[in-house]
Amino acid sequence: MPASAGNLDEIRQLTEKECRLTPQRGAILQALLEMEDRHPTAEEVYQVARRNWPSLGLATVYRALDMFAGLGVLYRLDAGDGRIRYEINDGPHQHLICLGCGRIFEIREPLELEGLLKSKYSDFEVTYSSIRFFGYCQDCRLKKQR
Amino acid sequence: MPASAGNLDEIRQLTEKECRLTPQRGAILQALLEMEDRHPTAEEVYQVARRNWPSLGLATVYRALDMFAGLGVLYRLDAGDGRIRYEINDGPHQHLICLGCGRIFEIREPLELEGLLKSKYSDFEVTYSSIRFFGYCQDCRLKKQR
DNA sequence: ATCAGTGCAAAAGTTTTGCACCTAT
DNA sequence: ATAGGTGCAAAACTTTTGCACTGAT
Repeated sequence: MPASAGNLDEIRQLTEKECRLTPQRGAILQALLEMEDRHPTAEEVYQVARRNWPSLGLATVYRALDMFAGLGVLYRLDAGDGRIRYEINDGPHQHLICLGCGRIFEIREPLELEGLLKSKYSDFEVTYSSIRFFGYCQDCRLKKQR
Repeated sequence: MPASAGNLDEIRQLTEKECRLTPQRGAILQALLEMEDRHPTAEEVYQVARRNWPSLGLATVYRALDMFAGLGVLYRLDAGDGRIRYEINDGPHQHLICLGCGRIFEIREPLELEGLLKSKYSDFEVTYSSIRFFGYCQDCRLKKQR
Protein backbone atom coordinates (compact mmCIF):
# COMPACT_ATOMS: atom_id res chain seq x y z
CA MET A 1 0.00 0.00 0.00
CA PRO A 2 1.78 3.17 -1.17
CA ALA A 3 1.65 6.44 0.70
CA SER A 4 -1.09 8.83 -0.35
CA ALA A 5 -1.51 12.55 0.14
CA GLY A 6 -4.79 11.87 1.88
CA ASN A 7 -3.01 9.66 4.31
CA LEU A 8 -0.54 12.39 5.16
CA ASP A 9 -3.29 14.94 5.61
CA GLU A 10 -5.12 12.67 8.00
CA ILE A 11 -2.01 12.29 10.05
CA ARG A 12 -1.43 16.05 9.96
CA GLN A 13 -4.90 16.70 11.29
CA LEU A 14 -4.53 14.05 13.93
CA THR A 15 -1.23 15.46 15.00
CA GLU A 16 -2.19 19.09 15.09
CA LYS A 17 -4.87 18.41 17.64
CA GLU A 18 -2.26 17.57 20.21
CA CYS A 19 0.90 19.39 19.29
CA ARG A 20 2.60 21.52 16.69
CA LEU A 21 3.44 20.09 13.33
CA THR A 22 6.80 21.76 12.88
CA PRO A 23 8.73 21.46 9.62
CA GLN A 24 11.03 18.95 11.32
CA ARG A 25 8.12 16.76 12.31
CA GLY A 26 6.63 17.14 8.85
CA ALA A 27 9.87 15.96 7.28
CA ILE A 28 9.94 13.01 9.65
CA LEU A 29 6.34 12.06 8.82
CA GLN A 30 7.02 12.35 5.13
CA ALA A 31 10.09 10.15 5.47
CA LEU A 32 8.00 7.56 7.31
CA LEU A 33 5.39 7.64 4.56
CA GLU A 34 8.06 7.31 1.87
CA MET A 35 9.43 4.27 3.69
CA GLU A 36 6.05 2.90 4.66
CA ASP A 37 6.84 -0.69 3.79
CA ARG A 38 10.43 -0.71 4.96
CA HIS A 39 10.08 -0.65 8.76
CA PRO A 40 12.88 1.87 9.20
CA THR A 41 14.99 2.42 12.29
CA ALA A 42 15.33 5.88 13.84
CA GLU A 43 18.65 6.32 12.06
CA GLU A 44 17.10 5.45 8.70
CA VAL A 45 14.25 7.89 9.28
CA TYR A 46 16.85 10.50 10.17
CA GLN A 47 18.81 9.98 6.95
CA VAL A 48 15.75 10.25 4.73
CA ALA A 49 14.11 13.12 6.61
CA ARG A 50 17.33 15.16 6.37
CA ARG A 51 16.91 15.31 2.61
CA ASN A 52 13.96 17.63 3.22
CA TRP A 53 15.34 19.36 6.30
CA PRO A 54 19.13 19.14 6.37
CA SER A 55 19.65 20.73 9.79
CA LEU A 56 17.54 18.05 11.46
CA GLY A 57 19.05 16.50 14.59
CA LEU A 58 18.87 12.83 15.49
CA ALA A 59 17.53 13.63 18.95
CA THR A 60 14.62 15.42 17.35
CA VAL A 61 13.85 12.29 15.38
CA TYR A 62 13.79 10.19 18.52
CA ARG A 63 11.60 12.73 20.30
CA ALA A 64 9.19 12.90 17.36
CA LEU A 65 9.01 9.14 16.99
CA ASP A 66 8.23 8.81 20.69
CA MET A 67 5.51 11.41 20.34
CA PHE A 68 3.98 9.82 17.25
CA ALA A 69 4.03 6.42 18.90
CA GLY A 70 2.31 7.93 21.94
CA LEU A 71 -0.35 9.44 19.70
CA GLY A 72 -0.93 6.08 18.04
CA VAL A 73 0.26 7.36 14.67
CA LEU A 74 3.17 4.93 14.72
CA TYR A 75 3.80 1.45 15.96
CA ARG A 76 7.12 0.28 17.30
CA LEU A 77 8.36 -3.00 15.91
CA ASP A 78 11.15 -5.03 17.40
CA ALA A 79 12.64 -7.43 14.88
CA GLY A 80 15.06 -8.82 17.42
CA ASP A 81 18.16 -7.09 16.11
CA GLY A 82 18.58 -4.57 18.90
CA ARG A 83 17.11 -1.57 17.15
CA ILE A 84 13.54 -0.33 17.32
CA ARG A 85 11.78 -0.04 13.98
CA TYR A 86 8.80 2.14 13.23
CA GLU A 87 5.82 1.86 10.94
CA ILE A 88 2.79 3.96 10.20
CA ASN A 89 -0.23 2.59 12.04
CA ASP A 90 -2.45 1.53 9.19
CA GLY A 91 -4.34 -1.22 10.92
CA PRO A 92 -3.60 -4.53 12.57
CA HIS A 93 -1.30 -6.92 10.82
CA GLN A 94 1.44 -9.40 11.57
CA HIS A 95 5.09 -9.72 10.63
CA LEU A 96 7.22 -12.50 9.24
CA ILE A 97 10.82 -11.81 10.22
CA CYS A 98 13.51 -13.68 8.34
CA LEU A 99 16.36 -14.86 10.55
CA GLY A 100 18.55 -15.27 7.49
CA CYS A 101 18.43 -11.91 5.75
CA GLY A 102 16.55 -9.78 8.29
CA ARG A 103 13.83 -8.80 5.86
CA ILE A 104 10.41 -8.18 7.33
CA PHE A 105 7.29 -9.31 5.49
CA GLU A 106 3.81 -8.16 6.37
CA ILE A 107 0.72 -10.26 6.34
CA ARG A 108 -2.82 -9.25 7.16
CA GLU A 109 -4.62 -12.21 8.58
CA PRO A 110 -7.78 -11.30 10.44
CA LEU A 111 -7.46 -12.87 13.88
CA GLU A 112 -10.02 -12.54 16.61
CA LEU A 113 -7.38 -12.98 19.28
CA GLU A 114 -8.23 -9.85 21.22
CA GLY A 115 -11.89 -10.82 21.44
CA LEU A 116 -10.85 -14.23 22.67
CA LEU A 117 -8.58 -12.63 25.22
CA LYS A 118 -11.20 -10.19 26.37
CA SER A 119 -13.58 -13.02 27.18
CA LYS A 120 -10.98 -15.08 29.00
CA TYR A 121 -8.74 -12.52 30.68
CA SER A 122 -11.17 -9.74 31.30
CA ASP A 123 -9.05 -8.11 34.00
CA PHE A 124 -6.34 -7.16 31.50
CA GLU A 125 -7.23 -4.35 29.13
CA VAL A 126 -5.47 -4.93 25.82
CA THR A 127 -4.33 -1.74 24.06
CA TYR A 128 -2.61 -3.42 21.16
CA SER A 129 -1.07 -6.72 20.25
CA SER A 130 2.06 -7.81 18.45
CA ILE A 131 2.32 -11.08 16.56
CA ARG A 132 5.64 -11.95 15.00
CA PHE A 133 6.71 -15.09 13.22
CA PHE A 134 10.45 -15.73 13.02
CA GLY A 135 11.86 -18.10 10.46
CA TYR A 136 13.34 -18.26 6.98
CA CYS A 137 12.03 -16.73 3.80
CA GLN A 138 12.07 -18.61 0.52
CA ASP A 139 15.31 -17.03 -0.68
CA CYS A 140 17.15 -17.98 2.49
CA ARG A 141 15.70 -21.48 2.48
CA LEU A 142 17.08 -22.03 -0.99
CA LYS A 143 20.46 -20.69 0.10
CA LYS A 144 20.52 -23.07 3.07
CA GLN A 145 19.83 -26.07 0.84
CA ARG A 146 22.77 -25.43 -1.44
CA MET B 1 5.18 -23.58 37.78
CA PRO B 2 8.12 -23.74 40.22
CA ALA B 3 11.56 -24.96 39.24
CA SER B 4 12.16 -28.64 39.80
CA ALA B 5 15.35 -30.65 40.08
CA GLY B 6 14.13 -32.82 37.23
CA ASN B 7 13.79 -29.77 35.10
CA LEU B 8 17.36 -28.73 35.79
CA ASP B 9 18.65 -32.22 35.07
CA GLU B 10 16.89 -32.29 31.74
CA ILE B 11 18.49 -29.02 30.81
CA ARG B 12 21.86 -30.27 31.99
CA GLN B 13 21.60 -33.32 29.77
CA LEU B 14 20.43 -31.27 26.84
CA THR B 15 23.27 -28.88 27.33
CA GLU B 16 26.04 -31.40 27.83
CA LYS B 17 25.39 -32.90 24.46
CA GLU B 18 26.60 -29.77 22.77
CA CYS B 19 29.04 -28.05 25.09
CA ARG B 20 30.49 -28.03 28.56
CA LEU B 21 28.35 -27.27 31.54
CA THR B 22 30.86 -25.22 33.48
CA PRO B 23 30.15 -24.04 37.01
CA GLN B 24 29.49 -20.56 35.60
CA ARG B 25 26.90 -21.89 33.21
CA GLY B 26 25.40 -24.02 35.97
CA ALA B 27 25.06 -20.96 38.17
CA ILE B 28 23.41 -19.08 35.31
CA LEU B 29 20.97 -21.93 34.65
CA GLN B 30 20.13 -22.19 38.32
CA ALA B 31 19.50 -18.45 38.47
CA LEU B 32 17.19 -18.73 35.48
CA LEU B 33 15.29 -21.57 37.14
CA GLU B 34 15.01 -19.62 40.39
CA MET B 35 13.58 -16.68 38.45
CA GLU B 36 11.52 -18.82 36.10
CA ASP B 37 8.43 -16.65 36.28
CA ARG B 38 10.18 -13.29 36.39
CA HIS B 39 11.48 -12.88 32.83
CA PRO B 40 14.84 -11.51 33.99
CA THR B 41 17.21 -9.34 31.99
CA ALA B 42 20.86 -10.33 31.54
CA GLU B 43 21.84 -7.99 34.36
CA GLU B 44 19.29 -9.59 36.70
CA VAL B 45 20.52 -13.08 35.83
CA TYR B 46 24.04 -11.85 36.51
CA GLN B 47 23.16 -10.53 39.97
CA VAL B 48 21.43 -13.74 41.04
CA ALA B 49 23.98 -16.12 39.50
CA ARG B 50 26.80 -14.30 41.27
CA ARG B 51 25.42 -15.46 44.59
CA ASN B 52 26.54 -18.95 43.65
CA TRP B 53 29.66 -17.96 41.70
CA PRO B 54 30.92 -14.57 42.84
CA SER B 55 33.70 -14.19 40.29
CA LEU B 56 31.23 -14.47 37.40
CA GLY B 57 31.60 -11.85 34.68
CA LEU B 58 28.75 -10.14 32.90
CA ALA B 59 30.16 -11.01 29.48
CA THR B 60 30.03 -14.68 30.43
CA VAL B 61 26.34 -14.27 31.21
CA TYR B 62 25.68 -12.75 27.81
CA ARG B 63 27.67 -15.47 26.08
CA ALA B 64 25.85 -18.22 28.00
CA LEU B 65 22.44 -16.70 27.37
CA ASP B 66 23.22 -16.51 23.66
CA MET B 67 24.28 -20.14 23.71
CA PHE B 68 21.23 -21.32 25.61
CA ALA B 69 18.95 -19.39 23.28
CA GLY B 70 20.72 -20.97 20.33
CA LEU B 71 20.19 -24.42 21.83
CA GLY B 72 16.52 -23.69 22.33
CA VAL B 73 16.80 -23.90 26.10
CA LEU B 74 15.83 -20.24 26.45
CA TYR B 75 13.56 -17.85 24.67
CA ARG B 76 14.28 -14.18 24.30
CA LEU B 77 11.43 -11.87 25.20
CA ASP B 78 11.27 -8.23 24.29
CA ALA B 79 8.86 -6.37 26.53
CA GLY B 80 9.44 -3.10 24.71
CA ASP B 81 11.62 -1.48 27.36
CA GLY B 82 14.91 -1.72 25.52
CA ARG B 83 16.34 -4.72 27.33
CA ILE B 84 16.15 -8.34 26.29
CA ARG B 85 14.53 -10.66 28.80
CA TYR B 86 15.01 -14.39 29.00
CA GLU B 87 12.82 -17.29 30.03
CA ILE B 88 13.20 -21.03 30.21
CA ASN B 89 11.62 -22.64 27.18
CA ASP B 90 8.82 -24.65 28.70
CA GLY B 91 6.45 -24.64 25.78
CA PRO B 92 4.52 -22.13 23.73
CA HIS B 93 2.67 -19.41 25.53
CA GLN B 94 1.86 -15.74 25.20
CA HIS B 95 2.57 -12.64 27.26
CA LEU B 96 0.44 -9.84 28.60
CA ILE B 97 2.74 -6.85 29.13
CA CYS B 98 1.43 -4.07 31.35
CA LEU B 99 2.27 -0.60 30.06
CA GLY B 100 1.61 0.82 33.52
CA CYS B 101 3.82 -1.21 35.84
CA GLY B 102 5.86 -3.26 33.36
CA ARG B 103 4.82 -6.58 34.84
CA ILE B 104 4.63 -9.49 32.45
CA PHE B 105 1.86 -12.05 32.77
CA GLU B 106 1.87 -15.39 31.03
CA ILE B 107 -1.08 -17.08 29.45
CA ARG B 108 -1.23 -20.41 27.70
CA GLU B 109 -3.87 -20.26 25.07
CA PRO B 110 -3.60 -22.98 22.47
CA LEU B 111 -3.54 -21.21 19.10
CA GLU B 112 -3.23 -22.94 15.79
CA LEU B 113 -1.65 -19.87 14.19
CA GLU B 114 1.39 -21.61 12.78
CA GLY B 115 -0.73 -24.21 11.05
CA LEU B 116 -2.81 -21.45 9.57
CA LEU B 117 0.31 -19.69 8.39
CA LYS B 118 1.84 -22.81 6.96
CA SER B 119 -1.18 -23.35 4.76
CA LYS B 120 -1.35 -19.75 3.58
CA TYR B 121 2.28 -18.64 3.42
CA SER B 122 3.98 -21.88 2.61
CA ASP B 123 7.13 -20.19 1.31
CA PHE B 124 8.06 -18.89 4.75
CA GLU B 125 9.32 -21.51 7.18
CA VAL B 126 8.32 -20.50 10.70
CA THR B 127 10.85 -21.38 13.40
CA TYR B 128 9.02 -19.80 16.28
CA SER B 129 6.43 -17.18 16.95
CA SER B 130 5.94 -14.41 19.47
CA ILE B 131 2.57 -13.13 20.52
CA ARG B 132 2.44 -10.21 22.92
CA PHE B 133 -0.50 -8.24 24.21
CA PHE B 134 0.25 -4.78 25.56
CA GLY B 135 -2.21 -3.01 27.82
CA TYR B 136 -3.05 -2.43 31.45
CA CYS B 137 -3.38 -4.94 34.26
CA GLN B 138 -6.17 -4.75 36.80
CA ASP B 139 -4.04 -2.93 39.38
CA CYS B 140 -3.05 -0.22 36.93
CA ARG B 141 -6.58 0.13 35.60
CA LEU B 142 -7.80 0.84 39.12
CA LYS B 143 -5.01 3.38 39.62
CA LYS B 144 -5.95 5.15 36.38
CA GLN B 145 -9.59 5.46 37.45
CA ARG B 146 -8.81 7.23 40.71
C1' DA C 1 49.46 -29.25 23.55
C1' DT C 2 45.26 -27.79 22.39
C1' DC C 3 41.09 -25.50 22.61
C1' DA C 4 36.95 -24.03 24.63
C1' DG C 5 35.67 -21.03 28.31
C1' DT C 6 36.38 -17.00 31.41
C1' DG C 7 37.05 -12.23 33.45
C1' DC C 8 38.26 -7.76 32.70
C1' DA C 9 38.31 -3.67 30.19
C1' DA C 10 37.42 -1.34 26.23
C1' DA C 11 34.49 -0.64 22.36
C1' DA C 12 30.33 -0.33 19.88
C1' DG C 13 25.77 0.88 19.23
C1' DT C 14 21.36 2.82 20.22
C1' DT C 15 18.65 5.95 22.87
C1' DT C 16 18.17 9.69 26.32
C1' DT C 17 19.19 13.98 28.51
C1' DG C 18 21.06 18.72 29.61
C1' DC C 19 21.36 23.03 27.93
C1' DA C 20 21.41 27.12 25.34
C1' DC C 21 18.97 29.03 21.60
C1' DC C 22 15.10 29.81 18.70
C1' DT C 23 10.37 30.66 17.32
C1' DA C 24 5.74 30.70 17.24
C1' DT C 25 1.77 32.24 19.91
C1' DA D 1 6.60 36.86 27.98
C1' DT D 2 5.97 32.23 27.74
C1' DA D 3 6.06 27.65 26.54
C1' DG D 4 7.15 24.33 23.38
C1' DG D 5 10.56 22.73 20.04
C1' DT D 6 15.32 22.17 18.25
C1' DG D 7 20.36 21.03 17.58
C1' DC D 8 24.44 19.80 19.55
C1' DA D 9 27.18 17.34 22.67
C1' DA D 10 27.55 14.53 26.40
C1' DA D 11 25.76 10.85 29.02
C1' DA D 12 23.52 6.57 29.90
C1' DC D 13 22.69 1.93 28.93
C1' DT D 14 22.82 -2.48 27.04
C1' DT D 15 25.43 -5.64 24.47
C1' DT D 16 29.68 -7.16 22.02
C1' DT D 17 34.52 -7.81 21.35
C1' DG D 18 39.69 -8.23 22.14
C1' DC D 19 42.93 -10.30 24.85
C1' DA D 20 45.51 -12.66 28.11
C1' DC D 21 44.79 -16.38 31.22
C1' DT D 22 42.89 -20.75 32.98
C1' DG D 23 41.58 -25.37 33.13
C1' DA D 24 39.93 -29.51 31.31
C1' DT D 25 40.76 -33.19 27.96
